Amino acid sequence: MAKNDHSYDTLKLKNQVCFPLYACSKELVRQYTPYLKELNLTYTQYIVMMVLWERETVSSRELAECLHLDYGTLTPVLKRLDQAGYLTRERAENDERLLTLKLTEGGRKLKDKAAEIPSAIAECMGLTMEEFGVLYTLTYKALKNMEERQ
Amino acid sequence: MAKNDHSYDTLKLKNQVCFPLYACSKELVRQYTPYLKELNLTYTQYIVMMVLWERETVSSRELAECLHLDYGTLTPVLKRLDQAGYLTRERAENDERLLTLKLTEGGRKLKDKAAEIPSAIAECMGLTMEEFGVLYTLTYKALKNMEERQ
DNA sequence: CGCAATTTACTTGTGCACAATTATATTAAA
DNA sequence: TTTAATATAATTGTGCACAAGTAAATTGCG
Repeated sequence: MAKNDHSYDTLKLKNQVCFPLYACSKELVRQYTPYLKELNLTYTQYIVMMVLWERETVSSRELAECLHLDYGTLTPVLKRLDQAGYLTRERAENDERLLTLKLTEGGRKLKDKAAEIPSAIAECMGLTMEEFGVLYTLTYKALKNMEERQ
Repeated sequence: MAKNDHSYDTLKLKNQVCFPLYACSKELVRQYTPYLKELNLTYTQYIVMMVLWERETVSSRELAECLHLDYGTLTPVLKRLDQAGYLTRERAENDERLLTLKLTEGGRKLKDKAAEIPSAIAECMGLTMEEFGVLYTLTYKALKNMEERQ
């Protein structure tokens, strides 16, 4: 055997933190699905709407940055949300490159319907308040560390 | 306003644990990409190979279960790994429905090349050993709780 | 036994997700 | 001011990811 046993142990699925993180993230999106279906949204569309519910207006570039999504993903998502009547896409007057997104009345109405979702999802996960806090802190810490490597 | 301020606060991106989990998972897969490119694997293909490196043989059904993937995802992934020569797909003799996957010599060779990946990724995340442990425990706990709701 | 229910896997369709490329507008530098 | 560099966004191509529907083998019940 070329390597010692220890170096292979790290390749076992049960010794990897990456896998439960990946699986948990997918499972979470799956739990959202039935709730979001009532709003005719996917999870990705939902997080875009969350930004707009909070800010009313946002540039495409800022959105891409805060959601960690590139334009290859964002462009078609924004097109669908525009077609659904939840937001508008306009070019900035002073700079034709910039795309400005604005919440519409239709999009604003969704916010009421969505208000009960976070607590429902939290219940699905079944963690204590303290555990949620720890999970939040650690995922953001790892995210920040990985960002800095780009 | 139909709802009180508090119920809307939960809809803010920065108050959601789901979002950093989702973003962290994607960022992790992105960090894997350059390492896995040298092995000609995607992340999903990599976790399939991890199971085979550990077990040599596994049924398609068991694989789907332990990776939390359905056949719609798994079938094409397994086809590509078969074409790449990393595994074989055979029907079980006693039950023609069952698909048995077996690691090939070519697939086994990849294991050596992959041995250094876990520590490289761990370094990217920049967490302490203790933090890794906590993250592992919490994500598996949430995963288990969500599974039980199906 | 004969047939309904179940299990396993595949197929189809939709929507991310991202790398790589392209297009256009703006800014900066020579 | 012309041109090179940069910034913003769209496009293209590949590969997940999953719901819904289909197909075939097996099991179990009458």
